[in-house]
Amino acid sequence: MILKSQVEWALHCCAILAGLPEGRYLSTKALAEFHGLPKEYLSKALQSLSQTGLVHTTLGPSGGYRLAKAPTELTFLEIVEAVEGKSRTFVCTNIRTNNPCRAPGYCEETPCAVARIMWEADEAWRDKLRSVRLSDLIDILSQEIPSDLLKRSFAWVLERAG
Amino acid sequence: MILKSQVEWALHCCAILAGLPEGRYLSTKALAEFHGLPKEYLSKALQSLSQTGLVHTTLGPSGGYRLAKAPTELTFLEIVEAVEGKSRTFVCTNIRTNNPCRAPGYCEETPCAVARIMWEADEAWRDKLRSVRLSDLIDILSQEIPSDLLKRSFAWVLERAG
DNA sequence: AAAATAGGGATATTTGTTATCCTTAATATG
DNA sequence: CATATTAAGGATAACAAATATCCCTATTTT
Repeated sequence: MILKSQVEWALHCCAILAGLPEGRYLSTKALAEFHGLPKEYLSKALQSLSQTGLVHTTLGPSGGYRLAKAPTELTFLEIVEAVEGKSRTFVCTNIRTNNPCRAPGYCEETPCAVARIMWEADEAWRDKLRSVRLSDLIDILSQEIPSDLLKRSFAWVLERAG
Repeated sequence: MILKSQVEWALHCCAILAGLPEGRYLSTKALAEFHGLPKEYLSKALQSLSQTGLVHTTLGPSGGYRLAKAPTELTFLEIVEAVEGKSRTFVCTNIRTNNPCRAPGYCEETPCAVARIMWEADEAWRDKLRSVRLSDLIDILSQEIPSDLLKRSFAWVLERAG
């Protein structure tokens, strides 16, 4: 069970978009080049962000993407779910109904206990991702990345931001 | 990102094995029939449980599986990881190293901040699964399943347990 | 008018999951 | 001792999902 690589891409792209000055946009081309990713396929991940309303887009030269809200209001969970979907990792196929001892018409009211427990674990995962904001990531990166690299990266992005 | 169906199978099988009297074994054939699962493929899941030492096996007629330890000492995490593996759901491909602004020889000491956060969420998922014991599931099932169905199921298993 | 962009459909390619089949070694039972 | 039954595991096939790539369209800036 492995998350799509697009999840990693989307998170890194949002981190870059968070540094974009108000009202400016960054293209798929620039984001793909900066991260060394296949442009066409990265585009699909960005489309997912767009479809869920996490980013705004604009067309034409100087077009591209910008965040639809402040990094303090954007959680990891939103970004992850935009790309990966909202479905649970545990799928209950209700194999308890195959029990040969069951009365033919019998039907349970509650979901299977196994499923409920597994879903609680899923919820714990979600809770953690919901508790982390994009701004938290930006804070960490600002501290960890050498300031000269940070400066050069900002400049690189600004040169290409429409 | 969806867990293998074998995870569901392994959890339900362990629940059945937990009800087995001391020293007796239940075969793949019986477990497959009880849950309505493909015997040969279920066998692979049971082999995973065996390889990680969660169950004991014995050969020959009246052979099969039994739990290697008490249900109070067996966690959901152990069962899930036996089948699904212990690897993280988020794989960091270190795309930060593709940043065109980096100095050629530059190398980070710490794992990527994005990965660290995603791994914390994985850990929250694991923590939850580690906190639930197989005996907790048994307790819930004993309450929820109608006592006559429970009784018939026990009898069905005992008839086939070697 | 021209160039660049996002969006999206169609289609491979690769990998992982699901499943089946068959052989081997071990063991209980008659 | 002979037979039937079992787990273990290797080989392989069918199927689904992830990972791309290509191309066309509508929009927008220059």
